[in-house]
Amino acid sequence: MKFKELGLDDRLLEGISAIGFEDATPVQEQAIPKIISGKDIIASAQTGTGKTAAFLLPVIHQILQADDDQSNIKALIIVPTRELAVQIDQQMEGLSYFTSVSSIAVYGGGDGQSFSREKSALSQGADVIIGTPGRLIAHLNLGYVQVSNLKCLVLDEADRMLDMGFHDDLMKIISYLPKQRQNLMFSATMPPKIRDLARKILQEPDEINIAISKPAERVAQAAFILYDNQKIPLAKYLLKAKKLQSVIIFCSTKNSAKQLSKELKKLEFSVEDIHSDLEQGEREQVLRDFKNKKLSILVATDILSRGIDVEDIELVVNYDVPNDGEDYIHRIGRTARAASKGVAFTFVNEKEQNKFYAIEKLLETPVPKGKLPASIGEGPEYKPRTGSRSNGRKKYNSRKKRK
DNA sequence: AAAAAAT
Repeated sequence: MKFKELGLDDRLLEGISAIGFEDATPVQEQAIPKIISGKDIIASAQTGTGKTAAFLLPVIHQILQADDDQSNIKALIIVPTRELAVQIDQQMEGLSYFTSVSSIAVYGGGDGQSFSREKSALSQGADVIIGTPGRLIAHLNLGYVQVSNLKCLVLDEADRMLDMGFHDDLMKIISYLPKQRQNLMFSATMPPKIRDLARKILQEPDEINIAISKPAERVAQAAFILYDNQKIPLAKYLLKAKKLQSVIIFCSTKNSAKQLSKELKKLEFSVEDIHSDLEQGEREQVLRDFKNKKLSILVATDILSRGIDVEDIELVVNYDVPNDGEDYIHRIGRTARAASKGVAFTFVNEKEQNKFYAIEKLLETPVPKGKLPASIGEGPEYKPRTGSRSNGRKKYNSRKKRK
C-alpha cells in the first residue's frame, strides 16, 4: 500500500517522499488508520518493520489536524535508551520537515548544559517530546512542562523498558498526564507482564500483530562451536578474511566488548566499542561515525541490540550468545536490511551451548555450524543438553536462590 | 546473568 492511500496530511506526504519512502510496511498499513481513528493500540513489532514511522506519522498527522498553535506538549514518546531517543528525534525531523510540528529529545548523560537547554526548550514548549524515563521525570518534577493539553502517549520497546526496571518510572510519568489521552504501546514480545502493563495503561486497545520475528531469509547464519580462548583468534581471522565496511560485533558484557575492541585495535582495524561506560558524547560520536561509515567495526553491548537502525550492515557477529532468543533475532536483524543481504555469525563456547540450542528451538531450525579454520585448531563437539531442563528460557520450577 | 537509565 502507498502512503498516499493512508489519508495522511499533504505536508507529511511531502516529508515522506523527501525521505524516499513510498510503500507503507505492514505495521504502518495496519497501525496508521487505527491511530488516526483515535484508538489505543498494542502492537508487537520489532525494529526494521517501520515501527517508528508507524506511530510518528499518525501522531504528527493528528497534531496538524487539531490545528492548535499553542506551544504545549501534545505527544510524549518514552523509550528505553538514549540512543533510541536520538534516533527517533532524527526520524521525526525528517518526517515533519514540511510541517510546523516541533520535537525535542530529552535524555541523561549530557554535559550539564544539555539539561538547561532541554529545560528552556521545554519551558517554551514543543509539540512532541521523546525521552528516556529518568530524565523525563526530572523535568516533570520541576514543573515547567505543560502537559495539560497532551493527547497521546507512546511507549516504545515496552518489554525492554520493563526488563530495565522502568515500571515504576513509567507509572510515575503517567501520573502527571491527563487521563483523557490516546495510548500506543509497542513491544517486541508480549509476555504476561507486558499484558499487565497494558491493562493498567491502555483503554480497550486494538491489537496489531506483525508475524513473529523470524530472521530475514536473506541473512546467512552460521555458528562456530569453539572454546572460549578461540573467540578472539576467530574474530580476527574472520575480519581479516574480507574487506568489510560495516560490521557490528555484539558482546554480552562491557568487559568483553572492551577487551575485544582492544585486541582488534592492535591489528589496526577501524574499530570502537560502545556501551554504557562511555560518556554520552563519546557514545553519540561513535554511533555517528559508524552510521556515516567512517568507522567500519563496532563492538557493542546490548545497548544497540534493539531499536537502533543502521543501513547496510554486512556482517553481525554474536561474539557471545545472547541471553534471550529474541535478542538473537534482534541482533541478526541488524543486517540484510532493504535490498542487501547479510551474514550473521555466532560464537558458541562450551558454556553457551545450551543457550544456543534454546535459540535454535525458538527459530525452529538448526543454525548451520561453521568449520573452524585450521589455524584456530579444533573446537569441542556440539553437545547441548536437549532435555527439558535446558530449554533456557523460564525456569519456573527452579528453587528460589538463598543469599 | 548482564545490560541500561537521573544526578
